[in-house]
Amino acid sequence: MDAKTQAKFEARARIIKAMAHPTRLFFVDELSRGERCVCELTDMVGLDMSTVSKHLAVLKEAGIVQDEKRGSQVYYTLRCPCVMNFFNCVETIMRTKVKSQMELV
Amino acid sequence: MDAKTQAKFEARARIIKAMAHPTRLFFVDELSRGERCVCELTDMVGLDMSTVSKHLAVLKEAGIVQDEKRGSQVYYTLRCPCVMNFFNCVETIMRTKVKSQMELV
DNA sequence: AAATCGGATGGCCGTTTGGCCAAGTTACCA
DNA sequence: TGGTAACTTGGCCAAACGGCCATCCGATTT
Repeated sequence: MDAKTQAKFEARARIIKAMAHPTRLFFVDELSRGERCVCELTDMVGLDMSTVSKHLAVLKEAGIVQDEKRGSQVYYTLRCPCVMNFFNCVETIMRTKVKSQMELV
Repeated sequence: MDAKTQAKFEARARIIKAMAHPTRLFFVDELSRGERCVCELTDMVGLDMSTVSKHLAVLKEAGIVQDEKRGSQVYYTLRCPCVMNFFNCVETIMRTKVKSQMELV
């Protein structure tokens, strides 16, 4: 594998990696229904706000969300709704796996 | 967030996490063009075979690939071609990001 | 001006990840 | 039957991750 190919897959992996966490996945799902500020998301997941802020920074770094400061709050929005396609695919994989496990019984 | 919702996102994250690595992403891409045995994949990436084997185990655990032993070789195949949809979406995110970065110049 | 609220950042710390090496297993070949 | 090729597994170790706390910053309130 040449350096160029490797760089390509590293770039892809960075984006996928940004979603590879239950909390961040929840945020993406939640943001697909509209903008949310940090304190709203913090209330939903029950983690420390600093932790939530860092998770959002990861999603932002990856280009998945964007933020907008209004007053003293920061609102996050999905930058690319196509992200939701991930879920469809993931669900398919999950169902396929369950199905083949059932066949073994 | 109740326990059930959390479990749902953890299950999704496990699958996405399995793809959140450049080498494993390369394998998925490669397997989308047909079955490959471990030694073929090992040659392509230039890592230790034990490392490759572990990466494949991660993909298998997640239900993304399946293996079949034939003779002394083990062949891996994609279990769910829809995985390739990930790439389309990832590319879109990358392009969107680059585009908005260019607007800043 | 002081206190408070919403967020971001730095530090700490236990856990996970990803690489290699070494060793074990199974199939094929001489 | 002994040897080698193809994998897998366990161990080890440095690096990355994900949580909390403490702290800092900027906007709002009092």
